[in-house]
Amino acid sequence: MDPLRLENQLCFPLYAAARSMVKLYTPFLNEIGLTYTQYITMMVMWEKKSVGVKALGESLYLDSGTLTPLLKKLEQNGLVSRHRSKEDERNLIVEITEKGDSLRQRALKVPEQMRKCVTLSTEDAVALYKLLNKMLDQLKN
Amino acid sequence: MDPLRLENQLCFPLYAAARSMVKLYTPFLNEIGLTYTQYITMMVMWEKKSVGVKALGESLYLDSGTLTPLLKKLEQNGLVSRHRSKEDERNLIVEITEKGDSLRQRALKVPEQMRKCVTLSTEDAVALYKLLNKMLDQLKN
DNA sequence: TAAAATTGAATTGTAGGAAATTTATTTTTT
DNA sequence: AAAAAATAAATTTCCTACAATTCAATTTTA
Repeated sequence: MDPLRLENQLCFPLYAAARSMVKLYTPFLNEIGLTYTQYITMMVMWEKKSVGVKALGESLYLDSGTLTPLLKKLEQNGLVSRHRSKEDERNLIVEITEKGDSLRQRALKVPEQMRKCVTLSTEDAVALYKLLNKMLDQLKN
Repeated sequence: MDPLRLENQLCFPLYAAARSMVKLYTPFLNEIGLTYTQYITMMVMWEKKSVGVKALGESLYLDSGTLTPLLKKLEQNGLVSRHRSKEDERNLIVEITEKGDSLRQRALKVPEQMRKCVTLSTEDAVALYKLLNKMLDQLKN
């Protein structure tokens, strides 16, 4: 059992599957003009409507180095607006726009199209979901 | 069951866990002067000793756009050498160097240190490994 | 209250990754 | 054999990610 063989790693299929998954999303997301990271950001926006960059980062496990340019791009595209909090000027508040909200309808097709591609059984999908979250819990510090 | 809620996605914990895993590797890999992608590349090199860029890309699910600069960096650091195949000048052959080979001993500490951080049970780890590979099989086209 | 510490976002620098195009080489077709 | 097609790596462009630093605003402390 060679500990440095690619086949003996848990990390490698995790890394490779994550990239393949994003790649599979890409053509569907292109149709609504989003990248994968923008898509999961919009998921939070569709739910919360208004959120600070810090809280957004905690939801997505991303920091301002990734989010700042991404949110500027979403703002350019008219999907969100950005402004400083009145109470504490350090906090930048991201708010969804009318246009961002209306994109949700078209985005509903994305998980639908993805389901057709990933044909894991429900049991497998649930098991995988639980194991990934268990692992994430251990790793996330 | 909102299909656009972050919590209802299988993709998100996959994406987040993969990034957290790489982040956890980083300090251990820093000690031997490798990034995560360089590390999995060296795993193939330690095993194969000599391999074409195309075959390397198929092993790692990476293309020349990612591998070319990465291999140049490994070459700069003296871990591999690169030269065109005599039989077919289109193929670039990557060969491990003495220095690259000797790095393997120090690299053995990495999976050892990682095991201490990821405390999934053996059953969970095996189940996760199998499910990820099953998913990867479906996605990899 | 003035100075020091903390906080939050932005910035900088480095390294992926992916898609699309380019360049060089080889193979296949006429 | 010359032209066309195919192949492999490199390059280009764009978008993440992360670490480390900077900058501004707010709290805490002396």
